[in-house]
Amino acid sequence: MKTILETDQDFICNINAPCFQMLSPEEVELIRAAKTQVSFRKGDNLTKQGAFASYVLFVITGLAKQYIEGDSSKSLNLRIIKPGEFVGLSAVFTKNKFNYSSVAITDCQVYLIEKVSIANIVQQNGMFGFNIIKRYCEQNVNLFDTLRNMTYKQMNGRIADTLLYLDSLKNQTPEIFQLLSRKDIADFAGISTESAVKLLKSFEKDNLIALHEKDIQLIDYNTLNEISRKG
Amino acid sequence: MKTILETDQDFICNINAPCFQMLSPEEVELIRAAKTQVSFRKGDNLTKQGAFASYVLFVITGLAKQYIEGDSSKSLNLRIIKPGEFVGLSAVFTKNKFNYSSVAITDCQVYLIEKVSIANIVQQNGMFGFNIIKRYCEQNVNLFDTLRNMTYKQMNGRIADTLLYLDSLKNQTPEIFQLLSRKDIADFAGISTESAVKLLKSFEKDNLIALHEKDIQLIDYNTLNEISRKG
DNA sequence: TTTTAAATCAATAAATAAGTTGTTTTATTT
DNA sequence: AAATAAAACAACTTATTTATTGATTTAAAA
Repeated sequence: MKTILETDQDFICNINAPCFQMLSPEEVELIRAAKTQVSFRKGDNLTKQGAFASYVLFVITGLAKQYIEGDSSKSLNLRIIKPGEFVGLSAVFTKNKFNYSSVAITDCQVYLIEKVSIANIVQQNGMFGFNIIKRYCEQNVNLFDTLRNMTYKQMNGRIADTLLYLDSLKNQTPEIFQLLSRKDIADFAGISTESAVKLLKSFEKDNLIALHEKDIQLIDYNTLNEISRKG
Repeated sequence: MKTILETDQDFICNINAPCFQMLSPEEVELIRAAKTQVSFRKGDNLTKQGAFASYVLFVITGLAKQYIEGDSSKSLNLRIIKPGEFVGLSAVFTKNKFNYSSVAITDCQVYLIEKVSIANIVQQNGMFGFNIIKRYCEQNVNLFDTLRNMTYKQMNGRIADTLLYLDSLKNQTPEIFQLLSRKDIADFAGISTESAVKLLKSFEKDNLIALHEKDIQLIDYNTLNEISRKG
């Protein structure tokens, strides 16, 4: 039986993510010592809203869904987490609790990295910090969009927005719609499942989209964008 | 609107668990400051095998299932976690990772308590420490039983053992069997789902148990105990 | 080697969950 | 107060998961 030793090179290649490429060998070593790899099965929670957060998650493979939990069984989906993305960045710098839940929608390989290490490296490596901040901002922009959606738009605009968002993931993840239920889509739009079903049918009748089993193909991007903008 | 302030008394009563009753007011305050309450929905993971553990969980209400994950989708169920029980105690004293997963089988209210606080209190309050150790030992005994089961017993003995264990929870949780699938039961016994189904039917024919929908009633405890002992 | 134990495979039945549709109720806006 | 938007409800269909059974293969023990 061959013993497998993970070299720095392996580690970097393994995670071939731009943000890790800019680390010095010592910094890579630091991360490597502070990280552990965990297999999440489809359906497992990566983070739980309200739980203490002592680490940041970095998704290597697989997809997850980030959401905030309300009363009883209500959820609002925020985004799809893709390989190469971090989860729980805010835990590093501010709160020591996760402020959202996330769940694997396919099996996932994930690095958990202790937050002190991330914080240390950010302090000594400007480019790494820059990258982290950039990601953090992107997530924030998305969050504001969602907030605007929820506050000002009504059903049609929200579902159009959701469809455009999910469709934008199709390059990287063509099967994205197969992984989501109507309830998931409704929870992205912040509307009831029944309303989501009805709107999808109505969009189909208006030739804005085409429904094939679970897959959804966008046809009339212009109109969808307009509906999304107008609300 | 009335502001609700949680007093020490509320906190203690709320968790009416023997082990917290022996704390001094200062210690209660320490725990209270270091804890957060989280609602887990049925199906949510309380702990994930391999993830960093910075806190201990204390189940207030609801039930969960503790299990170890193997390759692909194989699991071995270890125990049912009941209200008043801790999860992740080993994280406090030794490893800084959870060595098992657990998942809510009903909605759960859980306190997460930062492990440094638990460690501090154990050091200054002997009775509390004693209690924690006792719980830890109980879990360990259970673990050895499971190991013995897996190593020496065969199907009949294992499923008899599983049935006796689950039946012992019926006082506190009469609906326990309704909450478990055949796969769950099989995963407690460490056998295939199909074998579990066949054995249950065969036990029923031999008048050892009675199957009503999902519920299982033990009839012949003597024989079941014997089967469990003999293996 | 033979026997036994138990997993795996395959096919089907039963139960549960997801999706769909029309109607009614409840907010919200005008 | 009337009109509109969207949730909630109810009834139903379809899909998926879970449970069951018998047959076959694999592994372990005698």
